[in-house]
Amino acid sequence: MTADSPAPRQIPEATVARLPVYLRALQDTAAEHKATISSERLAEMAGVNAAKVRKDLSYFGSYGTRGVGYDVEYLLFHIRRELGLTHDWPCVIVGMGNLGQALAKYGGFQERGFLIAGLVDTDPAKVGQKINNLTIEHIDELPRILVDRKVSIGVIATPAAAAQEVADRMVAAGISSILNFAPTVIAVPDDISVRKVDVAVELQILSFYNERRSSLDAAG
Amino acid sequence: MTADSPAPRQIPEATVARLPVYLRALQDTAAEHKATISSERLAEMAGVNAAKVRKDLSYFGSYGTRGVGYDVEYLLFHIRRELGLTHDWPCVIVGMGNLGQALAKYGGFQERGFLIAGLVDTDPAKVGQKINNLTIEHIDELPRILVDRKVSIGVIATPAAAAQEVADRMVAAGISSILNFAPTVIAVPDDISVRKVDVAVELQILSFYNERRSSLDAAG
DNA sequence: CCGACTTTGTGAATAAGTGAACGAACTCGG
DNA sequence: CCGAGTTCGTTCACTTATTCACAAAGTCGG
Repeated sequence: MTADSPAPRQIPEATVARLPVYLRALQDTAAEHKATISSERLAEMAGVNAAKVRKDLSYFGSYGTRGVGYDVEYLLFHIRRELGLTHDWPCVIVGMGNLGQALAKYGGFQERGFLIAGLVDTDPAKVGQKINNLTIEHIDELPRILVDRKVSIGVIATPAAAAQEVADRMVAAGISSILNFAPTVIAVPDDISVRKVDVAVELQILSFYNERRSSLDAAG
Repeated sequence: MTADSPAPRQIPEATVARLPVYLRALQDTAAEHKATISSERLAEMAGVNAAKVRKDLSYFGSYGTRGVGYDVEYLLFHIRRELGLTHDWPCVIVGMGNLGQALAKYGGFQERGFLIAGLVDTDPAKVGQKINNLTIEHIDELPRILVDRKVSIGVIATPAAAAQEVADRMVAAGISSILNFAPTVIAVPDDISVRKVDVAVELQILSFYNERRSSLDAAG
């Protein structure tokens, strides 16, 4: 058992979701050649409360110095380590429509350690085409691609109708995480992490608050 | 004052964020010509707990029938109304790089009532180009575009460095909601709604859990 | 009309997340 | 070395969100 580990270290989900934001803020700070940063300033850059920053960081240990703040480089190192960004993560993108192509062309992934290791589609017309030095392969190759290229993150950029089947094939091939851009909820086993990005959902949430505001204005 | 309104009707944020997911599930259900749906089934489709579905829906009134479930069309109507989807929402996209272009070409917006009413960039080389019948305009035109075309939602698809300035200009021009794709946190007045979509952040969150899993496997 | 069954709506318990507040630990000028 | 000032780490009260559990309200076959 792992009963008497050094510390419990169960990190709250909300904290995990903020780490990448802190990371970005710290990178900007490092770029300005500042050696230390206060929780106050980091909070401002990340758009959150200072106490929250301190609490979030404290889950990983005491990396700050009272009266001084946090050493930027030291903190960068630890957050990168916690996020598993000390090595590259090969990804495969399934679905080479508008979105899939845009993702494949977008340089921001590689920069941040997410190496696009494969592009996949079902359409025979697309298979064989090249995007950024990568050749689009048929989805039947998925198992081989995952194993050979040590891919652990799968990106679904297909239409909604195809998403579940793609997810199933990814799971069968041994993926461990999925980023789902298809506008539908996919079901996967408990031990697979899934995150969803859905632009229409975000717009509809904005629409809700917009609508509320308008009717309040009208009533008030 | 609005002290004695019919009901409090302060909808929890978490509930609002789920409404679009229910909406999508209900649309699929309607497409299968099913007249009613149980909270159980809707929960399954939306990937949540059935009690949560019922509580979420109950904030808007009692739209279900015990022993039967929810009338699909009736519920669709009410959710659409709550989300403000009874009319179109003109949007403007600022930043015509890879992502901005992909968004402009993507048909999913229009389908869902988010009409792309303007495309904007700073680059003189891009201004004047056409994408899907829309001509890219210069960002200085933003105030005119917003007013003339009744735009209330602004989409930021610029690099991080430009995002805050674009947000400021949108706010100055009277935008009420912003969807931010730039990988940075933007500051806006309290009465402006902002949502953020950041692919790299999502990947880093997946990376965190992947890393955890690996080290647990190694240790266990 | 009745009794078995289904499914909602909601009160109450639990869990998760937030933020104010403050003691502890550090720096720095003199 | 000391006292003033800064900033972290953490406790505690509070808010928000989730889930359970069950009475109430409906259906349906006979």
